[in-house]
Amino acid sequence: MKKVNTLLDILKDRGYRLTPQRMMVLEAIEESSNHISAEEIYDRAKLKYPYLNRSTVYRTLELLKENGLVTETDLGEGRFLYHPAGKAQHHHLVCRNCTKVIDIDIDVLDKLRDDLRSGYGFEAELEHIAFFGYCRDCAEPSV
Amino acid sequence: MKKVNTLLDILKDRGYRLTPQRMMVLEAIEESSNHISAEEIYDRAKLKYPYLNRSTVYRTLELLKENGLVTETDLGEGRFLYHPAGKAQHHHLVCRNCTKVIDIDIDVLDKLRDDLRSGYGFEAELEHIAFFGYCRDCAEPSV
DNA sequence: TTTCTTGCAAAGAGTTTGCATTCCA
DNA sequence: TGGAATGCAAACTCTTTGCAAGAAA
Repeated sequence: MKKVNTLLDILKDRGYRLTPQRMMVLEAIEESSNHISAEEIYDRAKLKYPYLNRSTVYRTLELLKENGLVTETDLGEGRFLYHPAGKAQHHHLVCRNCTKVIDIDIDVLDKLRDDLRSGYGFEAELEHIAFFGYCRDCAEPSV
Repeated sequence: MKKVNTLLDILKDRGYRLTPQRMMVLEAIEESSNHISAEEIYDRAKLKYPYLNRSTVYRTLELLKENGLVTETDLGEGRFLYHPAGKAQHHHLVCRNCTKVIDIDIDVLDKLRDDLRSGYGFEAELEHIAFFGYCRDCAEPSV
């Protein structure tokens, strides 16, 4: 029993058909260590199941989103990234100069989360956040 | 003397030519009450100066960004929004359900900025951040 | 004049859609 | 079998780019 089955079962329970395409898309998302783009999902899934079309990937992602099985994130890359809903998260600091990516703990944003909740009644999705700026080595913004 | 002149003067001082197109784009951004998309800038500017092409708008926006005169923001709409740099800073809370945008004070992120600086030596650009989540009225993610 | 800017049109990237065909339940 | 899902191709949105023509300084 692969853990992928749980998500598939949810879909099945809700009356959706379990096609090979959907399985492959789900597996690709599950197996990705972090977030993954639609194109990457397409590439990965196609390796295992070549009879797969991009539009099917997008339609499947739409379905998974609607059912709360994957989260869609916009990190300002000009495309969306996807990951299984509920997977453990961390955040990123992206250096505008050397493009280095620093992973930071999720609890750095706890205070912020609390402030937004108490101050604005806003339940923030602080998952997969990327902050841009300049790392220690590039402290002087070289414009 | 319209206040737009100050930005124009900055461009002029830096050796850029003051074309009607650039003036109209700047005016459109200045006159917009909040954030404005490239398409809206194009529409507005074109009303006053019909000899204007989309690519000129994009090229002008690129120029203004490089010179720190406008800020580009990604509110997850699938396009960028622009507003004059230096205008009262704030951040955004974007509701995933009703798409409402709540403006929040910049000092909400002061703590975070300090933590990133002391903990990671990272100088974060917390200029125009958008956080996604669910507002008070949509607190229950309606799947 | 001379170099910067623009317009045009085409090309991109990412995503969506209409419709006929396929295939899961 | 019948309706849901897919493949295909085309369209769509937003943005970028090459190149020749135009216009600031």
